[in-house]
Amino acid sequence: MGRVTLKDVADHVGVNVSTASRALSHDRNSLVSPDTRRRVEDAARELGYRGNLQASALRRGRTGIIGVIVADLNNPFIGPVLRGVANALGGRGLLPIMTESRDSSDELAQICDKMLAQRVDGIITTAGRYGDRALLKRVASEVPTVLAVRQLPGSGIPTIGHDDTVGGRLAAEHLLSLGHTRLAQLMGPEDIWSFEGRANGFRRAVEDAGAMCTDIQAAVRLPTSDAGCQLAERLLGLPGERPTAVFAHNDSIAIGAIDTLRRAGLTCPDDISIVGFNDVPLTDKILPPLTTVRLPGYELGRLAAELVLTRIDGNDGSANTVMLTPELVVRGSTIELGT
Amino acid sequence: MGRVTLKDVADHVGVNVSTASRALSHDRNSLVSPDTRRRVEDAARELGYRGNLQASALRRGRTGIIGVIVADLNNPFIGPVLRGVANALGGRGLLPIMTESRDSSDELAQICDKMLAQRVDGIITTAGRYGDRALLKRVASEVPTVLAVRQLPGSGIPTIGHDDTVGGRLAAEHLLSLGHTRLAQLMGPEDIWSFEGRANGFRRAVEDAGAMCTDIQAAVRLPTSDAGCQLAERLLGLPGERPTAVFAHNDSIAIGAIDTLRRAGLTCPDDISIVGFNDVPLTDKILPPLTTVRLPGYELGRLAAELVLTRIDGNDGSANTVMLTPELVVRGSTIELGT
DNA sequence: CCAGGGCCTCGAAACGTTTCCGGCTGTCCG
DNA sequence: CGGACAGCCGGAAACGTTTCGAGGCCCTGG
Repeated sequence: MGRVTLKDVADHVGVNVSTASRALSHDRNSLVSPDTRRRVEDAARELGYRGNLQASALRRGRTGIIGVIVADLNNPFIGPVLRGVANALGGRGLLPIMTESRDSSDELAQICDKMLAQRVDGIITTAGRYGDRALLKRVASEVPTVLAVRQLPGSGIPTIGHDDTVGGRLAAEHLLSLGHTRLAQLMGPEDIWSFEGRANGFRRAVEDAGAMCTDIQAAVRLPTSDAGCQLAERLLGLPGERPTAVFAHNDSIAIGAIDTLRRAGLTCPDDISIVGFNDVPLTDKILPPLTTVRLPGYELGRLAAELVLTRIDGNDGSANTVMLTPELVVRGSTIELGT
Repeated sequence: MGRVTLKDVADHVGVNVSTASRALSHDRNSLVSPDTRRRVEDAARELGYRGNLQASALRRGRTGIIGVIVADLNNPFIGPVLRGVANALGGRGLLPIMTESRDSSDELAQICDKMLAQRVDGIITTAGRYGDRALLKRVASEVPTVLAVRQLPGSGIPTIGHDDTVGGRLAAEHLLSLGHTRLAQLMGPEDIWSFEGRANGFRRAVEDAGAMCTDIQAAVRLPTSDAGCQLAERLLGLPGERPTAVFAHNDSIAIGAIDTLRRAGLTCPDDISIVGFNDVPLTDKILPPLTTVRLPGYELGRLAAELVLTRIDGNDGSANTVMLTPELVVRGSTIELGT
């Protein structure tokens, strides 16, 4: 087993354990003579010494572990975000502890407890509903915390976000420019800033242009393709003339909606134009290729990791909140009205 | 900060720290009188005591952390697997540390080092290429390790896998039963058991039936949709009559291939039938809905977590290797020849 | 020749738990 | 009435590091 301890290598060299500790430390090894340092390093390699980070953490008060909480691991958008986090942390020698809250407040609370007990150095969470604000504020008061992807306005917690209002507006302007005047949006779950922002940006832009905006909701917890199916059903059941263009609050919803609409005999984009959100992998490869609002997932994750690191280092002065701007990607799922 | 320590609550109750420890421990609290136990619990709650798992780990030699290594976080198949792992661990109070090796042996080695230094209680890895066998065997000798998804034949490491040979055969039999006689397979990266198994199962079944099987390879590291595009290009460049049916080694490859074939004027399934592998989310919603070989990702993850837990508990006697059987899901991307 | 510094090293005290060991109280039985 | 025994608790030693204070040595300058 990895039983070889620092004392073993110190004894092997004939030196005190404190000296061995300094010799192997990357920042304090100038306090030791080059000769002993080399001898200690050799002995460590020879004996197969592996520092015990638990003991080190106990003494130094730093574990080198960052807690990462995501709402739903099935959401394809989360992959790039996690990669960004993991790679940024790995570059600094830290490791992420990762769990999924399934967007449940109870689970979130339990996870936070466990992570605090593990004495993580910081927490990155993408799982913040409005109802979790108090919990997350409490957590943030105990350990450096940053919100990623989802914002929690008024919480005062540092955030790496993106401008959902602009995103919604981009979608609206695109559809309006194609001549659509009866529009609808397939809404994501409530109590989450991302979807509220998208909804507001979209509705406002549509109404400012004098067009019609119908909000379609369904009682779903997670914004998955199944939710998209349900929302599309409701769209089909709408009284009056059917909207000719739809803004889905994310790509999964869009894909689910396109599918049920197709089953009902409506083809996208000929009968109905659809814009998604996120630009997750594979959306460009499907039929029709999805017009969507792109979010830099990897970058979001990377920046969140870097922000939590600077908070840990105590640089409170640096920017607390970064807002990335979304970008419209036009593909085949939207088409000019009447063509 | 979470500065309140066990000594604080012990002092608050007027009891020794060892007694407080016993009172709060879930298995040893029978050694303390019900009265003091309740008083300690109250004090702990009142003071907001949070056990320091670092210190506990140091003393007990168990950290409660399991290392999880995945090859590629972008692979949509990995989401369900991670969910299975996380949920199974969470039920037992453990937490997963998660990182991505990007299928690089160097990164894998570094990650293993870091995890061993963190003294994880066990490791679950889906990132085993043939070239990593020696490394993983060394790791497995230091800490309970299980392979998930990807097997490493001859390594002797406990494994939760699935029968890729059968999976390949299922794909072949399906296509053969539709009357196809010129078949091809779009191969995943080399040096990985999953893809080799699929390839062998497919080729063997095809050739046993007297049909033609063309293996198409490309120099790609990861089995992504981009790889699917490249492989489809090669398929198009093939001399002689074009295959009428294709087995893609996973769904991403299939989707990439369908897309490039479409750009080249070939539609699936009319001109060419395609079978995928994994049945990742959304494959049933796209056009055409993908015929694929389903793998129980969540179950794989869950079983892997449970296996590593029994190994940690020292039950060497239990089954070392579990092999789940894949299942063919027929959808719209395959069609009878000549219709 | 001596005082004063650098340099290097050592010893010991932490960090917050868990666990072993032993001692105290009270009860029950011979 | 005395001893055994169970139940409960306190003291202290670990777990493996890091860090603080102090001391030994050698070299230099006055």
